[in-house]
Amino acid sequence: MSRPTTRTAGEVVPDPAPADRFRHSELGGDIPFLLARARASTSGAANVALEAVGLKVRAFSVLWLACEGLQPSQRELSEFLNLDPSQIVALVDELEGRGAVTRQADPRDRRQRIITPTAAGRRLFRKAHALAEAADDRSLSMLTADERRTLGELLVRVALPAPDGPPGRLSGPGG
Amino acid sequence: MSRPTTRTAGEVVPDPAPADRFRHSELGGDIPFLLARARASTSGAANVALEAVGLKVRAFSVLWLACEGLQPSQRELSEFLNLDPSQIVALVDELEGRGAVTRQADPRDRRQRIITPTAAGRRLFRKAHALAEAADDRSLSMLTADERRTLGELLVRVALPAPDGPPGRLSGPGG
DNA sequence: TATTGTTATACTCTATAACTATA
DNA sequence: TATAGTTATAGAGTATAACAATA
Repeated sequence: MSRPTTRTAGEVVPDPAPADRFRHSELGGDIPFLLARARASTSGAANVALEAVGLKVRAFSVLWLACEGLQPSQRELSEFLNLDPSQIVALVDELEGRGAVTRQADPRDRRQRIITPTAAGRRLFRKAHALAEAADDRSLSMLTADERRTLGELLVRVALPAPDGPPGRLSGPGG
Repeated sequence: MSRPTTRTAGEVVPDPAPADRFRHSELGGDIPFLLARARASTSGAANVALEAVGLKVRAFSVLWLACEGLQPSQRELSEFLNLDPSQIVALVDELEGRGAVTRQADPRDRRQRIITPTAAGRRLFRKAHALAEAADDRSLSMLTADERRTLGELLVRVALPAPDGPPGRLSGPGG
């Protein structure tokens, strides 16, 4: 076979060059479809890169937010990372088990657990971040720096709509 | 709670307005992260819209490609939709069971099964396509038509790289 | 010998519900 | 009464391996 599909731990890294007749199909211009493929290839590549430090993108994202000094609670992580609260529990358990983060009761509301990185967690994050960044550069190598910035700006508007913008009809009574 | 999270059949439609301190985090500018969130919200909204015709985005995509007259084989569907061949079997079984498509052995290579829509399948697709398009319009309502076009063009480059572009280092020896 | 589709199976990811402790 | 986190469990999604038919 001329174009092998590389299989990884948990995810398929898609064949990079589908047949032309499909590339130019109408579906091939559909934004949700393109988002799904782009997500699969970028997250897949990042997962492969992060294997070197025993992380996957989900745990890495939790560690990332903890390392930004935002003192996130698990509930906040759940909302921002779009993961169920019970998944956050498992992810934090994993990171805590590795000595990368600790849970600390928020003094102002002791129900909330603030996730704080340890020194080892910060070192792990720096290493993981470098690996992920290199993987991103490869995944997005077909874009110029300007195009990549534009893509980021447009995606932010779609993925993280402003709190007070137009009513943002993503969820609601029709939901 | 002031901002309820709407839960749907199979997927969470994310809270549209995360706290500002997270929106402006470094993670909040990471393209794979944004792709993951954008995919979740657009596919989630499309899934909700397609419930009205008893489809989900994956089966809908198979039907879409079949209805474009491309005579896709299951192998081709698998590659383009980035789904395992065994998943395509299940999806085609479902559509065939509903009378929306048929499998026909390719006369030139009888191992391959070409997926062809029935008349009912075409009617189903038209209805589903209208529903999905309306959902997309809502999901992307924060972009102008120009911005949406730009987003599509950039995503195509990332998600469907040209067969003969730069070596496209998505898979390879470093995999 | 290799490939397409198929089946069976296992694994990962995600969602649901019930519980606790705090508020 | 309501919310954060936890646990157990179930369900959807995805991957792996073995097989039949065809090349």
